[in-house]
Amino acid sequence: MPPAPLEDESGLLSGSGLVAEKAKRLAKLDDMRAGGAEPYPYRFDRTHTLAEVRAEHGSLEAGTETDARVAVAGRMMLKREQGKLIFATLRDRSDELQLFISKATVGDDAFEFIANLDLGDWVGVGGVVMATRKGELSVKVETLQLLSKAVRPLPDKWKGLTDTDTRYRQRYADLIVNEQARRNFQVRHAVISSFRNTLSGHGYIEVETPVLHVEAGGAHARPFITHHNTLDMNLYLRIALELHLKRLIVGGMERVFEIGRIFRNEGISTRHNPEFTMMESYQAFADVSDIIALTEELIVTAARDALATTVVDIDGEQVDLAEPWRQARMIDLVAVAIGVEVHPSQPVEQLRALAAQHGVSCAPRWGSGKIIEELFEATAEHMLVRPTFVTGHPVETSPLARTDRNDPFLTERFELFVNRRELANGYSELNDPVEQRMRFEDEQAAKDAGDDEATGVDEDYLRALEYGMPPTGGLGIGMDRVAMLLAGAQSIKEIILFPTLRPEVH
RNA sequence: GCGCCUCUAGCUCAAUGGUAGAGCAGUGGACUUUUAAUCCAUUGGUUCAGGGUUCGAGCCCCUGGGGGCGCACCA
Repeated sequence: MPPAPLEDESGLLSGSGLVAEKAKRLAKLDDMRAGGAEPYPYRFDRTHTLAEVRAEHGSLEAGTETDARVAVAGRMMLKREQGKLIFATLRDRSDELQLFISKATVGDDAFEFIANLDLGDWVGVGGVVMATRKGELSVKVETLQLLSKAVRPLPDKWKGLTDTDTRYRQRYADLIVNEQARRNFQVRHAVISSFRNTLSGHGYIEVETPVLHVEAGGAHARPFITHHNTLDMNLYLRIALELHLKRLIVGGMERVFEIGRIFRNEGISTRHNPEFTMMESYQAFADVSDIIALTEELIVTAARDALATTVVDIDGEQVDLAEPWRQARMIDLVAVAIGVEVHPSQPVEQLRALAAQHGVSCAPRWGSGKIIEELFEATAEHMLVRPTFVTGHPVETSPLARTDRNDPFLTERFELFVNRRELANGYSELNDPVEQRMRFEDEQAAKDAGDDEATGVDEDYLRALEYGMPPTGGLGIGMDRVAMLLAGAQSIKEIILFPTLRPEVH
């Protein structure tokens, strides 16, 4: 029995446009149910992914048919009707494969049903593997079952979505039609997986620490504030993982890492999303030099794992990440950039004058170290395209880092820059509770003076340090930015599945 | 927050201030080897919203909204 003609009570079914299109597809569902079929079955047993079919039969000669019976499932992306034959393109996560549907094989009713399917419908198929006369590997369909209906039409089958707003808001649609988006998130997964493997191989264990903090410390950023009802107190969403992980080093866990979401109440740009993913690791008995080596290993290994190459395109330049990465002190980079030696031991007036010469405006409370860092950002940072470890940050801007063993004004710290972007930050950890208290008090003073990104004194963290933290090297890596680098993404929104957007207006 | 750009059919895009169009998708038809199938026919519009100028506004002006880019912010 051919399906009964669709009724058109509202007049919608004769029209076009989204409303009519949805009405037509919903009517097909009603029609199926009226015929006793379930358009949303509970499960489907497949024997092969599409990639597995291709792997087993990819070399099949044109015009041959096997007796290999397979069950595959996926979304129907394209349909080419040719009289008593239909060719359809099926896609699952692994691959795409052609379906070959012959009226003579499936029978008149099933053929009519298949011809009535819409692009975007999920189907489960049973059939045999064959290759068409043109040599296209296909499944010759014997049975076909609708697994779920696409009531809403897919975007343009060839051009996909181009409007970035729609792509980010409707990431589900973006993933259906844009190969590049699917690839970006595979790269992201491979990077995170690779990091876990590398760290595990070095004896690190993965931990989870609180997202809700009483004190938002470990970085210099404005936090999000939330409220706990039962405790009747404000809490902060974490801006870093650092202070809890180092408590675990005090506890003797020796090597820990966490990959977690952190939240900073700052601007949104192609490089910033309010919530993003940070990997932080801490290793007892290590110092900054060990951590620099680890950073390089993590990222180079991730490139191999995600891309099967260490060569990446950075701003149009082919860069082999496997080549050793440059190291340079911040003060030396500034000196080269402005032609004048700088050091945080210099009087603040002198540095203030230099800053003015280079268009850097200084807040009154800034000391020499902070001004040098601002000078670095204004004059040197933009030149760091190839991977560069910038080292020796001033003590003033590094309240959790250990003082350089050879220079009391600098710290044993580095930031990794690639393509002008900061990707990682690490240091020999400050483990002297007395000195840490003084650094915190400096921060508190800045906070009291109106710096809303400064943190206060974390007494519990100081108590932990008083129990004794071994010498420790720590690292933080922005996972989104590593994923951007390896995926070649120009915006952080391209590697965050659901980036922060204003609510949609209707 | 500031500046520049942008918003037209479900999707991708056109349209000197003068009747809003095309391709894809959809609908009807032909076709047993297609590959973004092809061919014939055809439906589909609050031009982001609201004002204004004009005989006449998708287009010009103002206000508002979404988005993009840049700046600022982001140790």
